[in-house]
Amino acid sequence: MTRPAVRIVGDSAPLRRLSALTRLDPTARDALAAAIAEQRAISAQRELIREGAEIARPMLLVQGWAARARILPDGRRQFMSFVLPGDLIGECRQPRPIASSSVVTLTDTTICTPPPGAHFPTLAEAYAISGAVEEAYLLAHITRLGRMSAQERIADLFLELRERLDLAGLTNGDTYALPVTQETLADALGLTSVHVNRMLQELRRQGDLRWQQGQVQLLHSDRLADRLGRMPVKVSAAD
Amino acid sequence: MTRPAVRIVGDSAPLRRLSALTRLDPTARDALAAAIAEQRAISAQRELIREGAEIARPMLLVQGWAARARILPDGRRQFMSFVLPGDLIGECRQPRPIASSSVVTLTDTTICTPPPGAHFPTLAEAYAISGAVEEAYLLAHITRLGRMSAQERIADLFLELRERLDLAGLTNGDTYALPVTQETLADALGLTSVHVNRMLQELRRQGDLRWQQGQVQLLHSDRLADRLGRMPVKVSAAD
DNA sequence: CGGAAATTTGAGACGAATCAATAGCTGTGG
DNA sequence: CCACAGCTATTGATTCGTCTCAAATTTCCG
Repeated sequence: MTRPAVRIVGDSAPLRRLSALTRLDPTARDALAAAIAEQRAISAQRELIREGAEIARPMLLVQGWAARARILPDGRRQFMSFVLPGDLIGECRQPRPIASSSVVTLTDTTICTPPPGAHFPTLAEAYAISGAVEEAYLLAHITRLGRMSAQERIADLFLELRERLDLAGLTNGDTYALPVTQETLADALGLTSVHVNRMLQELRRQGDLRWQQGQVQLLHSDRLADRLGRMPVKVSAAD
Repeated sequence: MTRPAVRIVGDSAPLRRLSALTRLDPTARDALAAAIAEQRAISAQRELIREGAEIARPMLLVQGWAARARILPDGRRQFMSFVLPGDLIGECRQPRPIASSSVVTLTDTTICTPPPGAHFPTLAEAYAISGAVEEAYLLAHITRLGRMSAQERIADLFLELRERLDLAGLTNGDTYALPVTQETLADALGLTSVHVNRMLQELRRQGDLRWQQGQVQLLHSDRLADRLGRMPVKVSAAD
């Protein structure tokens, strides 16, 4: 008896990511796989969660990209973080949580409902670690926006995305798919799309970066990481 | 038998803040009061937690101000958030947590060890809500840094501080103590101290702000909040 | 193939940084 | 009580990075 053919290419992103965060027991893995099997499609530019509304139930992003966003009264937009495959949305400890930001899909996506942590202890731990990792990335984003130049912000974000996508099994060496527009990057990095464009060109000219057909390649990621003081995010000594 | 005289002036900041976040039962309040009674003094400019180190045990800030900080290789500094009386430091769900940022005292402070949430369910809930509130403020900070002008950043931060200090009973109407230098504000807001100084003057000239003898007064906070699209932070529908 | 979206380019304006100097304040020791 | 050191706040002149506005070009997609 062989496993189904589809499994040969590897587990889905959420399964890879959450097992990488902590060791999942077989029960948890099965529950997770079952939940993922129930995934449903959501098209791009949909609002998954509205800021200020009560979060009905948490979600788990299976495929595609989303972002946490806030809009100012005059229309300025800020993306606070990218939500990548395997990331949880609205997983909270407290009862009846209110969303502190909107979450919008950036691409066509599929999502599912994560198995309740209360029933699967190792999953609960994975959710906890996932939350801590997410907070670490928020801190990194604050440092980017507060103290880095435009070019550094882009390089630093690209390094972060590589690190995160790698955990979900979505990189190929130093190359990964970046399915967003320069305008979206600008709204994440606190810049204008015009300036993002110019700085991307400079990074390419310097030989640090390639970005063709939606695939990003980081040429000297070690050197970049050094210069920016980036350390791989680690939130638990138990790993 | 009357309560000790010192209680007449009101509860300590942590007690006020955590009871405001959720209803604490008497057992929890007593445990918290006992913990606070054990507070110890820490002078200014001390590192309470070092980034990358394992967090031995959580702390609760009783008096004074601290900040979460990150330093870039070339010395640029970013404060990611201010830690105010009643705020928790290093309260995490996962075992053996690694600090994702340093925490440094900005003033002389006193801290204590919070009672373990596992023993006091209502305290556990307060910690959970506190964590969610903290994340909401991180998101607000990202928006400030990414999409607001220098003047807006200052005004928005001052409004946030008022909101947070108010919860801990540390405001007096629209006035509160702000025990930090302009340099510190600059490192929080991603600006230089020179520019912070100029923008503060402009806010004063416009009649939006007073800041004398360490006391900040916000003159038109409603108008400011409107302009900046600020909403009071709320993370649970159960309040 | 056509039209919309995304990227690229250019010129000029503006906000914030930088560099440097001065003034005020606070505590300290002679 | 004054002199001094060391912060902190303030001011000025200039530079630099990023934004703004506008237009052209390329890419994507139906």
